[in-house]
Amino acid sequence: MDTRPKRNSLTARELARMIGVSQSAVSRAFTPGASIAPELREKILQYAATVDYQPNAIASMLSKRRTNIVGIVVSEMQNPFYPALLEKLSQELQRIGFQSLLFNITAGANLQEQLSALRRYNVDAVIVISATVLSGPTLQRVTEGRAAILINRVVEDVSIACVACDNIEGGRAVADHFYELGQRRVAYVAGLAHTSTGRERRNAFVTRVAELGMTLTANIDGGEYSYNAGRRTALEIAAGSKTDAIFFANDILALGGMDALREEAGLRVPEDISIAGFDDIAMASWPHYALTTFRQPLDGIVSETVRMLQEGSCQPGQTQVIRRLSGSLVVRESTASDATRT
Amino acid sequence: MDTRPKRNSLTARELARMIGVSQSAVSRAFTPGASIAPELREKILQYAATVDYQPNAIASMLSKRRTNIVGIVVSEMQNPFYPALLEKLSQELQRIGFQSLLFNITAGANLQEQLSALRRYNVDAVIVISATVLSGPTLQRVTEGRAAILINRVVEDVSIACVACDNIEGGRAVADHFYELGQRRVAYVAGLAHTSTGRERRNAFVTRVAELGMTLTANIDGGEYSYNAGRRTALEIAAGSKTDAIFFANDILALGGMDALREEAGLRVPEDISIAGFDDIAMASWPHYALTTFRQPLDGIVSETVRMLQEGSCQPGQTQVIRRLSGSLVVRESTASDATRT
DNA sequence: TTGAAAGCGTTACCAA
DNA sequence: TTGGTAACGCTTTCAA
Repeated sequence: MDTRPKRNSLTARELARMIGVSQSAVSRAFTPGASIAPELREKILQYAATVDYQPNAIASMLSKRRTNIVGIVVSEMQNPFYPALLEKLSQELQRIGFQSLLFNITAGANLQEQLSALRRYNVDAVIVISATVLSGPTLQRVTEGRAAILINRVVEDVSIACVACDNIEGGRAVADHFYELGQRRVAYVAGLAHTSTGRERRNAFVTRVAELGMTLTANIDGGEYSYNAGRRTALEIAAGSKTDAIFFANDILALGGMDALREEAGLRVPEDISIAGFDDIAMASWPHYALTTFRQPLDGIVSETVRMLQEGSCQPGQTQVIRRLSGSLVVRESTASDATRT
Repeated sequence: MDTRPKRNSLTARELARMIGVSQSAVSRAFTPGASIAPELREKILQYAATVDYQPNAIASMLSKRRTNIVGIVVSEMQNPFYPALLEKLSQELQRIGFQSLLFNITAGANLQEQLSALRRYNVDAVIVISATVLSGPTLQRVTEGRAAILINRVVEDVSIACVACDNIEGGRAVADHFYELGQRRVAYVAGLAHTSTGRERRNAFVTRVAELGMTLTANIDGGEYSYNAGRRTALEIAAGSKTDAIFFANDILALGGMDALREEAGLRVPEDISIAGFDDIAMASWPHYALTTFRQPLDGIVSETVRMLQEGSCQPGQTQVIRRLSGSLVVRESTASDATRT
């Protein structure tokens, strides 16, 4: 028995028969730039509109061997930075005629199976916005022979196009900012220290701190990019040697750290201690936090990604492109100069 | 000239030739339950694994007239509740072999075009988790003749399956909670008062407040579900007649309200005023907020949605199914009894 | 259980 | 510019 669902929509052939033209003509009418007389196209499109015909995208995909779908590999949806990125990205992709097929991966378990789906669906490109889950070799397998872009993370050993914020610039900017405020005893809190993003931010900060002759009172790893990791590490630092300012590897950490310092350690921010983060998520601008942070150029990241996709510089076989985008330090009230301290 | 990208993967026909079986056999080997000798299947699958063959999902879609793709219509990604929902949903869909194709709609502009893409892609079902953007008629057009589920919102005039939290229960629970704490002068803050969700929460709360003989000191509409709307409305209430407790229509509003009351109105929460929200997003449990809130049964919503999808109770032509899921009041420290007030 | 062959609804070639 | 036709890579019938 044929278990296939009955078709409920018109085909090009049926439409053609109704109008009295060839099926090819219908196809051409819907293909921008196809060689067809304007009047014929108009006639077909008009008729199509009245009977509500739309070309079947699946058939088109099979024939054209293009899907106009990009697979988006995500995993850290708890950090508001990623939903914000995903939203912008999918919107821009839609604008140029692509839809986003979500691959929500979780560590362990059936990761392999989830990724093999990525192959079967024949997406035109893969965009990985999951910073942590995919190991190098896995990333390699996922993206080889396929257009692929890695966002917010840079790998050298896998040949994949990367678009990321200039973390070095960010780390330095925060160190400079602390210095200008007169803070001399500063600390760094990583999220996942082994990620490329984490390493870069830390190295840049630590290096600049040394260059400026400041003292690094702590340099610890929260173990994850979470609010609670921020709390825990902040309290650890507060219990240690006197620290004037803390740079957290991302905003979520910083928010947790701020709350803990204020409410559990009894410190005032910024009077007793300055706090800076990284990303500039929406919550950083909430008055309660007013977090000084290094803003990731979200729009730039998205538009650069889309541009690469269109230009094909992320196609397999191309030499690896690594795009570093400049961010900007957003100074709010969580940092202040020594002078304001009472 | 053929502008089609060259194929880079093996086809079933090629694989069949290599093994010396028919192409149908290959197809059957990959079809669970197909009538094929176990040994033959094993042989084929094994060989396929060595040469890294995977069936082309696009061709399969065309032939089977099923895509195993669900279209997910989203729009409010700023509210953390939605990314959390989207994440769980896409994960569960993946578990049963479906991928999620994102349709990120924004009000106005080319809404029509974005939605027509939804038709062309022939998704097996549409899940709408955008509470606000789609008007009734638009929703109608998007979902007619197609399996569809509306999450977190209930409409009566459009025949579409709905899965939502029991907002009535939630509104009443908060009123009861305030009452038990001894609060008698209470206020309500809506996000978008005209949404089904907003109406239900408000009506239930207001009705219960009247039943219990409490005083409704304010009943205002923030105009949107945002942190700033929460701040603004909270200050408005603080400036009005004495209020013991405020119920905000969702958590984001409540967080903004709490911060404004504490930091701008100089009130203590909960000592001077109790605050409750709705959803139970991750931030509600942050110690700084410790927000009492009515928790949406996220897991239940997702599993019920997936169940409907599998059972087909969301197919067109079915009588409309409306599933109301029970939530639970999570009491934290943003609400307290009068007795604790100093 | 197996293989051959006819679709699925397009696109792109080839003549006209 | 047009129409006819062969792909595209599968699934499912139909005979064997």
